[in-house]
Amino acid sequence: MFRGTSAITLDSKNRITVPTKYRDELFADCQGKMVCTVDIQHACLLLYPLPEWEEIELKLCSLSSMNPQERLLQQVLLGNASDCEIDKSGRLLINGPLRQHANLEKSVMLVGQLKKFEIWSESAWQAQMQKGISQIQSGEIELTERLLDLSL
Amino acid sequence: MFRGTSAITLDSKNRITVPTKYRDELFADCQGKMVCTVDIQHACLLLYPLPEWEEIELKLCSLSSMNPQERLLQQVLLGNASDCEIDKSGRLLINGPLRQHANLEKSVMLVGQLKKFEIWSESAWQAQMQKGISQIQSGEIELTERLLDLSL
DNA sequence: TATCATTGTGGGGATTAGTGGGAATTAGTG
DNA sequence: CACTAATTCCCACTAATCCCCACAATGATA
Repeated sequence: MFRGTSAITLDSKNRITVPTKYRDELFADCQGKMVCTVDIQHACLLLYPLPEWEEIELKLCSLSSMNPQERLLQQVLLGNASDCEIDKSGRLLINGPLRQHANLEKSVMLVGQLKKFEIWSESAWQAQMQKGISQIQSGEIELTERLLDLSL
Repeated sequence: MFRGTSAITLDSKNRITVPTKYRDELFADCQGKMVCTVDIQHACLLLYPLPEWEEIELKLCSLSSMNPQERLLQQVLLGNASDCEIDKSGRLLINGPLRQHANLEKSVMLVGQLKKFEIWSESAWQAQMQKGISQIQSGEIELTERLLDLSL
């Protein structure tokens, strides 16, 4: 399970360094084989260990290609999915279309979200956190049963 | 179970010393492995022994990432969650984003709250206590059934 | 009041992690 | 098959982290 945010840089060769604290787990999960695709709600990317991604692929596969909305989802997610393997110095390459989708510049945030990571530009991530905290504090969040069950 | 407030300092290397009275229990619970994240209602931090945190993570995991509000909560809580291990001299490191969220300066309060700790800047903690006591005394607190059941 | 033990604080120095970029290798293109 | 571009490997530099020891403050003991 991945958690926490790491500030990292996208270097001139469009690589990011995976923080060492995750490397052992990633190697055990998937020998460093990962899949990166776009997020459909935000300008960020999603990075999955290959086995996790394959489960998602199965679900996508079962959607109907006759239903325009479901087909669109397949196109966006699968079409952007890119195999990324962690290289021998613990870095992985982010290709052009993905970088563009998330507006990645030099400063990037790698955010652990349990079974996957999110990759944000630093500024977009800051904005997202601001928004999150203020929405929660102002009570704009509708408390579903699931949320009420959370005791922190 | 943790209780009581300790005044401690955040040193120049952004470490806080865990008071010795908690160390044995913490070592028994989690070998000093802890997780620190932001509180979503106040400018303070929450510090959990790893096993406690993992229970919360399980609940967060079951939220839907397609529901924007639930996802936002995941992002805020998980994204800020940082593994902190108590080092050999009984200290733990508080990273930048967390320090910022709680406005931590040199004087810090570590507040035992049963299964977790809260970490406050000294001034914010004083203010919170003031506010708490006066609200309760002036009867601004709505007495829910659960509260009425409390006999002190 | 002197002595000792314990706890919290500060900081030097070794170690490790992250970054940048040269050079070798591979893949794509005509 | 050669040329160019992209990717990967590798090494060097810098910055952050961790380990360790020393000192100061406190409180207990004689």
